[in-house]
Amino acid sequence: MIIRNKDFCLAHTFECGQCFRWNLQPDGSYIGVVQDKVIKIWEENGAVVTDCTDTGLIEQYFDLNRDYTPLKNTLRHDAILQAAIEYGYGIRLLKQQPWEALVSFIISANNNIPRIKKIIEALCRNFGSPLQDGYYSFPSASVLSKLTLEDLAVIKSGYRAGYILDAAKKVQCGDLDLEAVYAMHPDQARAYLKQVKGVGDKVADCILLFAYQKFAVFPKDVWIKRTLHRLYGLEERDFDTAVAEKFGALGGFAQQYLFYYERERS
DNA sequence: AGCCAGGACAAGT
DNA sequence: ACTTGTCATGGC
Repeated sequence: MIIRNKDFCLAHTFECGQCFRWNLQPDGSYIGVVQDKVIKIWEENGAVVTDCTDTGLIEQYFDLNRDYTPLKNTLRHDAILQAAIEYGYGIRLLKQQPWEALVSFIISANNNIPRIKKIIEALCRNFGSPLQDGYYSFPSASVLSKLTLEDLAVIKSGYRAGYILDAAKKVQCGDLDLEAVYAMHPDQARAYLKQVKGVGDKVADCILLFAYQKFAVFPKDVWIKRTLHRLYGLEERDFDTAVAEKFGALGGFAQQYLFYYERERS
């Protein structure tokens, strides 16, 4: 499958912190797991090419039916974002699986990206289903809900293990309906997700943006807080209103460009 | 060696 | 409602 899209850069999309299961290979390609498929993807002659034959899956996952050019042009009216967009051109917001995003961003709390990736990898290797070439699916809530803290010790997630089990049990028993979140408004959805232990505002917002495509949501982590203060001169109590005024419905895209810009620049 | 990590939580003002 | 200490582990 060949994807011709001028607003699609694999490195920027995979390295901007929204996902944790894509890895750069020695030949320059990326390999990752989406649902039950191991996918290889690379750039060739100015296009993106993948060995995945499920066109619908690729289009949905990489948000290929959205034109990023107009939204970038809108955000460019902000001079700071102009630079951030120029730097992070080709970022696309992936449409990830809610359950995987929930667990992944629980693990992300007070953690660093290399270790987040290792913990998730261990989680999949130990409790997921084997796919091809030694890759594993992301373990289901059903499987994880039957584990104990001792079982989960192998992934070395520290105090987050209890949070993972809480999420799995709530999904398994039906207290947490991840499908229902699609139809919720962001504020309602955020409160709903926060019933899971280990899910606060920031983790919830990442899930809403990276799985549910709630693009107005603007997750505020330590990096973004530094950016908003350093580049925009904002104080924390003014973040929400300022972000809504400046970026509006495109807050999530703005956040991702700014996050990548701030992180790679340091 | 020591600080920090895409924070959340509980306990304390 | 705002501040502070703590949490498990390891990357840098």
